[in-house]
Amino acid sequence: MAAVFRLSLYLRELTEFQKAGVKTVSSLRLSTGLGLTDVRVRKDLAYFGQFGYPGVGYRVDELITELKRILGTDRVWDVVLIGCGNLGSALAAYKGFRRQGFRIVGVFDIDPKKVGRRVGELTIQPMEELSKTTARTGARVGIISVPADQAQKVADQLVAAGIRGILNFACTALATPANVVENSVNLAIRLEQLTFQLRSLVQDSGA
Amino acid sequence: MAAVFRLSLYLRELTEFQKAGVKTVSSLRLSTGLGLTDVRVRKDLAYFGQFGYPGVGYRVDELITELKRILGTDRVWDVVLIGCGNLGSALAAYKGFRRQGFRIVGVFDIDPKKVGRRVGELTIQPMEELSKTTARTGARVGIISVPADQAQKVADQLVAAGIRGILNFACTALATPANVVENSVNLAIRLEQLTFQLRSLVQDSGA
DNA sequence: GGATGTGAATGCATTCACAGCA
DNA sequence: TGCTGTGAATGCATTCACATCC
Repeated sequence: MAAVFRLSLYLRELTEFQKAGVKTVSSLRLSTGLGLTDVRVRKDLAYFGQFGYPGVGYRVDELITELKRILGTDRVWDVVLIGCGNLGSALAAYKGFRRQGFRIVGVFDIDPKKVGRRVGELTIQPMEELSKTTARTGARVGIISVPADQAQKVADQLVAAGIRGILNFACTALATPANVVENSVNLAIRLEQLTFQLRSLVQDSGA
Repeated sequence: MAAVFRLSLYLRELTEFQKAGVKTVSSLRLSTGLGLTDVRVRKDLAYFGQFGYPGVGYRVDELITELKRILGTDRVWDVVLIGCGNLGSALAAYKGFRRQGFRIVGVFDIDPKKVGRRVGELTIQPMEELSKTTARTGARVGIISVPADQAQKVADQLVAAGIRGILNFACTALATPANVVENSVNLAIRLEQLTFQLRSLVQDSGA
């Protein structure tokens, strides 16, 4: 559902309001900073329950709690990360994950030369230890940041190790069982979408 | 439009076919590996023109050329990158961009300690040199990988320097003029969407 | 009055069914 | 027969208009 994505946006915005000491917000106030309409905010929220108070708005603390519960971030999720190249190492160190309740509990690489090296507070493990680590930690989420030609194999290994949600940074589509959730972040494609829009905007080609 | 995103997928898949020496593909064959339907492929392509041959399919080389033209990747786009933390450095070194026709021609950071350090083949420049570099190179695309609280300021500087397309990795919404295209990649949100779906899938919370 | 929540109407994307061409 | 291209039908998301409650 499309609303779920926006729920995350609302949560961010609400956290800002909370920091600023704001106690209640109207749908209008919540929407403007995000470039949305007030109706859309209300429709999105109403879909999941009745959180607002007519004439008053939404209580910030309360709504944050509800949204976290809906999004599943009212608890800490343990995450394993496969592939410690430039991007993988950056993701392992990314503080934004921790801030939203995701804790990376294991980093892995197929390259023996990388095994044993430290990435942040963790030591790179060989792929053979994947199942052991997921079993020990109970991790259910995995991040793939390996080259495209290895991604499917890694995905299979993750699924075999009990991972049920995969965030994929490899530039390829993954085949996964129905009980596994996959979400791809394709960086080059994002730039292509940008240039598509730019073509109809920019006249001078800079040549 | 939603089809544009899939055009990029088709282009990837077609490139694979091309490597394998395949000369023509049907919409069905093009769709299966991507988990789509044949009708969707045909509708998407037909929206931009008549590229197929009834009874035959699509000529791989020809369609690749057309898609690149549509997406604007039939030429090289020069890109500047702002923010050389972990993520920024990884993006600067990311080979996938180069492969799709994006060339990073300048990397910048606000931190004086980072200025002068090398990232791949480039040297980190101070923000003051942004306009000069965009003017010299004709770059029209910028990547923002700075902390959220600095993102808007950087976006303003990019726009002032003539950048017309922004790929934003900061965890915040940007306000940009109408003649500037913005595209946000929010990593933490992607994980949140994953956990939302996982909640209705995973019963044992691993506790 | 000020705000939420929601049925009705609109618009967009996808799927279905099939005409038409090689 | 095999495959593309496309009008018609469906389904989903968004917007509009308004009933309702503090």
